Amino acid sequence: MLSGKFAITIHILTLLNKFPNDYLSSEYIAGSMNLNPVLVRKEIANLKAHHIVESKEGKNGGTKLAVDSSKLTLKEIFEMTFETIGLGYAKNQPNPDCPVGKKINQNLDALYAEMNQKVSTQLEKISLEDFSNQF
Amino acid sequence: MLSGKFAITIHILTLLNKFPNDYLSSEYIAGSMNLNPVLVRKEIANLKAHHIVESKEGKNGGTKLAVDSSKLTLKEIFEMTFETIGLGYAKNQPNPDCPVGKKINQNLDALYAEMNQKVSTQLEKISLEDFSNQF
DNA sequence: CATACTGTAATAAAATATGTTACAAATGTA
DNA sequence: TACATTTGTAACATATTTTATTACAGTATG
Repeated sequence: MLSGKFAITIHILTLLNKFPNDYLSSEYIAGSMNLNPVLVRKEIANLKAHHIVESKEGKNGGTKLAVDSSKLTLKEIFEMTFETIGLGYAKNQPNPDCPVGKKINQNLDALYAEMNQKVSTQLEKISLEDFSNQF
Repeated sequence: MLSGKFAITIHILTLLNKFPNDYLSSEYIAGSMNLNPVLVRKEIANLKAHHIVESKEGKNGGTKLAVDSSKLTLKEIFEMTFETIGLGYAKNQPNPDCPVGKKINQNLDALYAEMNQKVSTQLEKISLEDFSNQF
């Protein structure tokens, strides 16, 4: 399922990478993205669970990169944000008495799996540092 | 933007390919997918606009493939359903005073364009006939 | 001990996707 | 001709998902 999670997460990480010595507050990050700070904190919670960032509570607290940005790839970010590439499914359970209906989702799954593989292969070649250097 | 359009469309086309000599009704197709016939007709309208199918109104009417299924690729279906691969954008306009905010969408666009290219290259290798033969 | 943060839950609002109803127009057939 | 069946399409309704807001307990700093 698609959403802005990947985009938000990569934006956060790019900012953190630009200020590697500071703890940035969610308020500050949200300001750069024009987004609600709570949403930023939610994505940061996810990054923390994956040990990509560390954060400090309390006054002057905030978040900071905890890994080497040249070693973190966009593929990992993609996976951490639970994203997958796909072109959807007919939402309803297709008719199991129809030979097409019975196997359609299975065949779409296989197709989407191949697509994910291709995309992953490509995202794996790009590090956070690479991405960040474009700015 | 993602939705089930691609999945619905490919299901319709697979069915039409299985019965190349019949005009299938939207009611029948919808039955195989367990979906509302109006939604099927909407996707068919799109297929008609691209001259992939032809349909006949009135009694005993329905829809029928109008192209050679060995020549129609999944890439074309992908493009006809207006789908693109992407990992989203932070929905709000990012802050233009921030060097990251100012360029983030542009850089994401470039990344997604590459991803689309990879996926298209792969989908181009698969014809409707190939897909249909899996059933 | 006041202040400025994080963390998180609960709720609300907005956007998007899906489903339904309705009906005019077309076409085959009794 | 009259009837039944089907497409085409618009208008509306519902459901689902995303995004935003509010609220507040807990934690560190000075």
